[in-house]
Amino acid sequence: MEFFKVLKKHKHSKARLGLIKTAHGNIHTPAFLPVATKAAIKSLSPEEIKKIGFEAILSNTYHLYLQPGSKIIKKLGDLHKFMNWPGPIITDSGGFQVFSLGFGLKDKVGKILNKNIQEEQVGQQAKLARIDQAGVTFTSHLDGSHHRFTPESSIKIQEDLGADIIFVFDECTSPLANYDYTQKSMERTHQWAQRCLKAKKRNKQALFGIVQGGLFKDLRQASAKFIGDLPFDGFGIGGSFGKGEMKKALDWVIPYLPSNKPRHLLGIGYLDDIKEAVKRGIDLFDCVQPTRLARHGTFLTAQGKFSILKSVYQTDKKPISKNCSCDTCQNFNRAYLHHLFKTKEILGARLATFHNLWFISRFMEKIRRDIKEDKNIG
RNA sequence: GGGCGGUUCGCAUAGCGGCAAUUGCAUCAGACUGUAAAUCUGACGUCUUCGGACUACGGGGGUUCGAGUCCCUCACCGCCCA
Repeated sequence: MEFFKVLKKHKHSKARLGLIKTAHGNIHTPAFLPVATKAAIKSLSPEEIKKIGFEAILSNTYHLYLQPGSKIIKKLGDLHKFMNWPGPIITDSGGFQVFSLGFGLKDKVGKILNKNIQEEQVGQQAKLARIDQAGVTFTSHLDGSHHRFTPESSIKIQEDLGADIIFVFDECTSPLANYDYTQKSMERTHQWAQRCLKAKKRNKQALFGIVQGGLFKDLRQASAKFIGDLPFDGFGIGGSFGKGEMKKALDWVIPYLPSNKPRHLLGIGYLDDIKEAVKRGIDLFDCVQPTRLARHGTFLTAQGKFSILKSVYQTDKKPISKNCSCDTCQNFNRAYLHHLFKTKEILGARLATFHNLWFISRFMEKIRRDIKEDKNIG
């Protein structure tokens, strides 16, 4: 069984229509995976996720290792059985937490540098992730206990969880990192990638390597070449790209990645970014954005995003989007959704999450159709 | 009629001689990209050349260098006793 197949190449860009085959089902690419960090797409059931049109989801090694524990999930079968999601699952390795609980927390930055935040990097809080050559020591955000992650242990946990696609343990490099640190971090991630390949025992799972290299062209290219030459089943592109510089980074990296293997742009998210990435040959995406925005009262629409919390919607009888066929837009108006968010009723978060995921699912569908029909993407 | 208690920036609260004055809610604005996020940040008397200026804790009067804070008095609102 061939793991990945390019079904069609787009005439006007490097986009491709693909098919990933896993033991738990197929993924038609380009695809967006909603994020179920702790074995749940926040507020929605697996049935609803399926109904929205998603074939696969992404879950997280670090969080599940801490709670309930990967051993417990293994004892209960695997992650699919545990959360009753029968379709394909990808697990992230904990590599993002190396950043988000480390430099990200200390410097109060996300993986994409917000231009407003650069000046105020004071960060009084203690780091919850300490990196050394051999691995990372985490301080649990839940109870302060210490936990050691290594490439080998991350792979072992991911094997216990039993996802269809797993990632190498890497360091998601901070956007504030300078050249020297980014290079050091990248080289360490490369060593870890080789250790992950060695550590992997199960054959049923596909293992993806991760390209780093930050905002630096030569590093990005070196990383893509190094990781691209290793016998991975697919590739993640991780780390920071800088605001508005993602396209450049993809242009540097993708020529070095084997075209017969899938490429996952880790943690990206925004609609424009997705379009541009697809055009450059990205097959897989995952992002918290649609679900998090939803919980914060922000709805995605073809006309842009807006917050339902604003008082102008208090008596607005229109649906979120008149062109949207999702259950939320078919059954509820803005006034009611405004009320649900004002009163903090959890139904609001549910309905918003359903809508935002529906929206992005239709968005990906359209992209696949555009590739198929050789229309311009976006 | 008598005895207490209260009246603070939309609402609710703190404040017991140095105060443009606490906290919560509400309001407004912003953020969110491999989820420490149903979260977080900021504004919230008026004006400002951003140094400050002015007006403010029910009304009036007083004590004091200085009063939301102490005293007197009036008004209104509670509770209790007749």
